[in-house]
Amino acid sequence: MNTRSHSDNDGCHSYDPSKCPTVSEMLARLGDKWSVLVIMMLRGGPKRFSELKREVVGISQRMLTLTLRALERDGVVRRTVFTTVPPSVEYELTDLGQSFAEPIVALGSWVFSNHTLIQKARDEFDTRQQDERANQKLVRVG
Amino acid sequence: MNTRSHSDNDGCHSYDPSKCPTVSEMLARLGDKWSVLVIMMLRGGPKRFSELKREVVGISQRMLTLTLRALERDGVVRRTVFTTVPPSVEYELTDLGQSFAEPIVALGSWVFSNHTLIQKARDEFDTRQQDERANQKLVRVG
DNA sequence: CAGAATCCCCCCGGATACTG
DNA sequence: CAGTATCCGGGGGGATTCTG
Repeated sequence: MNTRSHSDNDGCHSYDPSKCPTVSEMLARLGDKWSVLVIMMLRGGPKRFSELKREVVGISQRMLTLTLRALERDGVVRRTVFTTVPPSVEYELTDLGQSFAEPIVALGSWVFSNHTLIQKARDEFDTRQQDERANQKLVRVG
Repeated sequence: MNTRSHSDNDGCHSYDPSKCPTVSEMLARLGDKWSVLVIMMLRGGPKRFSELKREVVGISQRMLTLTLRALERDGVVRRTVFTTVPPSVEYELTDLGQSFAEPIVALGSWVFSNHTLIQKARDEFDTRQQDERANQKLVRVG
């Protein structure tokens, strides 16, 4: 049962993520904010821990460690330890990771090339919201 | 300053998400687990709140509401209220949402078609981990 | 340098109850 | 039906300290 990683009766014959807890969970895991950013940074080739920490702005060393471990566990990142002094560790995308990087990059590219539209939509939504609240108050007072 | 939604000096000329907090944040927001699943479900056309709640298995009505609001704010989902009795509300992808659905589907499809490999990698990683821990204990005892 | 471990706070998100 | 409002526990994740 453990060998059959994906049960036949979990409603996942057709591609329906909502009925497929396995895929949903993996999507949530791999689609994680830090994971995406780390994958991005590793596209250019192997990088050391400290490099990643420097380049993935805002990540704590704790989260970087946890993220890399999870990615390693998922088989998309390979961890190589060099027993030098001081020690150094390299992280790189596996073949699986390389192929995974493609949709990730596609997603990132989309957001990048549409962030202006998104921001505009947000601004409009927020001001619209403001107006509605203002009207509400007028009604209550009136 | 508010009109210039994306500052020129935040290091985002080239596509480097790690130096681009705006894109990072949007990626984290839109790449959210529930958002991805909801987007998936809306690809087929407009759906009502209760339909979505039924189909996106495991989501609470609270999270569905919050997710839909956020997606609406980001401009990828349009909300239409029908003042019938009982009232009904329809959600559908905007043009922006339609184009966003493409990379999302690509991501989902990748995970779907690779979930077996991922699961295998996880199993191997876990058993490897187990072995290491076992050795550690032997060393301590020995 | 590359982590592991610990503490601790915040907020995500579920459960429940109430409205139009 | 499609929400909002409130309460609340668990865990995500930061800051700090300690090792090999």
